[in-house]
Amino acid sequence: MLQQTPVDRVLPHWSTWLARWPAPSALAGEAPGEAIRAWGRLGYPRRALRLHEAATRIARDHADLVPADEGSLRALPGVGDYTAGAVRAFAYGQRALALDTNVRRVIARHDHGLPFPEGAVTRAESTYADSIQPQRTGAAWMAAVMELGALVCTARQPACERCPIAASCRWLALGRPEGTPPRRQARYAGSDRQARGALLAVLREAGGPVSQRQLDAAWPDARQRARALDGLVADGLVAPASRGRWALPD
DNA sequence: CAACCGTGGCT
DNA sequence: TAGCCAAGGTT
Repeated sequence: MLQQTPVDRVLPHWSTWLARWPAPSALAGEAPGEAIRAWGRLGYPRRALRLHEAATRIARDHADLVPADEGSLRALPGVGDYTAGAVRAFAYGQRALALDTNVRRVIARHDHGLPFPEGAVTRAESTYADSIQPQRTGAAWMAAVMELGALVCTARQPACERCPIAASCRWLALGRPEGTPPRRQARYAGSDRQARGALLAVLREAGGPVSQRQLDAAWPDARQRARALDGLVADGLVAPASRGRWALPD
């Protein structure tokens, strides 16, 4: 849930979700469509599908316990470098690297004097971050750096005046240089992503299968609508139902 | 590696 | 207001 989504927006969904599905097997016992529906408007609904699939595999292959080792975690759908590290560190207290956007920003500024991290995470960046993480820290260092990035060394208005490591920060010493931002996000208004969201919202809020006409009403442009629906079906987020209708997957 | 994949709050 | 940005992953 936390992937590319602010913590404050996740928390209520997280509470509701765990109350309903306290164990992986509980989630695995329901249709993936139920996970997509419960996901609501959190965004990136493929995460709901992957979480359902991950829960299914954890229930089946890991005795209903989220694995604690890197390889097993990375083998789960939707679990990449960051999530595997976050689970190892924050759920199991291991010394693991969870190189999220907050941690990357803190290191870019404090260690390299850069206003923000460059595009994608490189091997060199991971290697460096691992090299500065204390050996006998458990998860404490990781938690501290991430919180520092999330609460103090923020992207827009960093609070350097109350930063505990301001004295050694290269970026601050350089006068907080601006620099050109890396990649810009694609425009959302009128995008295929917005079209997909509109279609999926109809399916989510409907009790069962919906007609083509109901989908047609959700997005004006027919070409784009068809492309969005194709994509949703290809992703497994939507499935054809009987009598030419559409539904969330069973 | 770049592009794609949602949504909403904040400036 | 239009753009920025958020505990990323997959292709």
